[in-house]
Amino acid sequence: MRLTRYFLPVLKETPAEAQIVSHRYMLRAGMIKQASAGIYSWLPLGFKVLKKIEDIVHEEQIRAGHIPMLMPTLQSADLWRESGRYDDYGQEMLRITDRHGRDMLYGPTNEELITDIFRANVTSYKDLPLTLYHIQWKFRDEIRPRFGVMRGREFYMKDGYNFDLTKEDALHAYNRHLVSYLRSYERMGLQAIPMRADSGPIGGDDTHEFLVLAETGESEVFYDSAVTDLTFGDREIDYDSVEQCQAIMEEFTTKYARTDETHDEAAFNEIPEERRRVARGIEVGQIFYFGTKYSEAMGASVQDKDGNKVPVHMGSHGIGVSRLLGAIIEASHDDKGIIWPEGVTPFHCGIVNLKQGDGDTDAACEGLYAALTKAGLEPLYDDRNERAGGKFATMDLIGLPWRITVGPRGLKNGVVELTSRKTGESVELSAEDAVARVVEIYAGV
RNA sequence: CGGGCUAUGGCGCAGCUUGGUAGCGCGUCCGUCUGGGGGACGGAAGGUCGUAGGUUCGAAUCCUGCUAGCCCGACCA
Repeated sequence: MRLTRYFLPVLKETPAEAQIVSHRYMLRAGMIKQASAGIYSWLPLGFKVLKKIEDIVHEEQIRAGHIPMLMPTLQSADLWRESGRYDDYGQEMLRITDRHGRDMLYGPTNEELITDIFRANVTSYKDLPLTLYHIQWKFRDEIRPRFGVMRGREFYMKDGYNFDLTKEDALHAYNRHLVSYLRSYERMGLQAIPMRADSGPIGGDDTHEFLVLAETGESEVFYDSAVTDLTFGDREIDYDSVEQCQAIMEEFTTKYARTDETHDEAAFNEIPEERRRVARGIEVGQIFYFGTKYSEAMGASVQDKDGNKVPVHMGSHGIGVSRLLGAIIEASHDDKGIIWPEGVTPFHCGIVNLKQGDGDTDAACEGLYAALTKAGLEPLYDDRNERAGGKFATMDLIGLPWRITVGPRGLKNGVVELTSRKTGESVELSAEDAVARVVEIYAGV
């Protein structure tokens, strides 16, 4: 993309409404614009990152054997009366009346809808196990939205639901989700620690929240510092293997890591003192096993081998897709702007032309642009007639991980400059080598 | 929902106390000079001062209602 043809309304000054760094940078980098309290338009740059995150979530869910679908944002209140949650949810649920006077609601979650689909179409144990998920906009009418997309009222979320014949099968589904979530976050450049949590209004027995450590986190967290040494890496995983998923779940959840809701001071104090950590975290996902709570209330059952009608065991699992943008920025930025991890960056590489209109530099930039594009990468070429300072400041703000700087001075010696946004380190090399280097970097992402 | 605050051009702000017909910086547009970290000079466009009403010869400014937004708390992914 050429910057002169793109829509990137960056701001030099910080809008007054933004308090935390991710919100400030998202506004300044032209990623979002507030439409009303807690509701945002996603401008092209923000939309691009949102889609990258969504793509990773989809890929990892499909890899784990889960099936994508899409349910509506507006739901009938009747289903929620059936589950008993229409009254439980309170003011946080946005209630709407249609022209016929029917009670509707903008869904804050989808347990009722998915259970309705399930019970209408699944009747036999042979159809199990089944895990369906979707990524859709949700709405929770927060009393006080704040922190930009981190705590908006409208938010984009992956939510999935597993249906299993037995508790054992359902726990395997739970473990699959834990593993697939670990992989997803790691691809986004995040360390999200699974912590034993409280099940809240969804209810249930087992639940883990995934938290990204950040000073601006909403939750106080207590953990054994050994958990931050764990990484999933590129290990092979067979999602059909109950033992393997179980082993990974245990590996990542045995060491002490809890939010303040479930914190146990005595257990915490058993950790060697030098490994005890108290910090803050941003919740970016949660998985639940809740047994037959919804299936019993809503009649979601199947016939087992003996012809008996039994309620299915269920779980649900969510990833806050839109919230993740905020979390990633909170975890990865400096005083100049965002630093995107390579897995979610809106463009792979920036190209800065230091002397727009100069025949040689223009030609060199065009060459780089064409070569990177041909290699399957998406460069952002700053071809504006701006001075160097302005171009650098924009690139730093929007946080592309790599920048190729092209100027007459370097070209005289046959080199361009490749700079890491994260470390600030630059190397001079030929244009061909710069392209090769960037291609190599992204080959592993 | 309790407490506090704000609303003036795309963004950040001043002007309000003491009413007299709106200003600054950034950004935008045009031109010239520039050209490796938000450059300089010259010109220009852009505002029913959130909204409704009141006081007054006259309201951005004083008074009242309403709306929207922000902060702290409680709540929440």
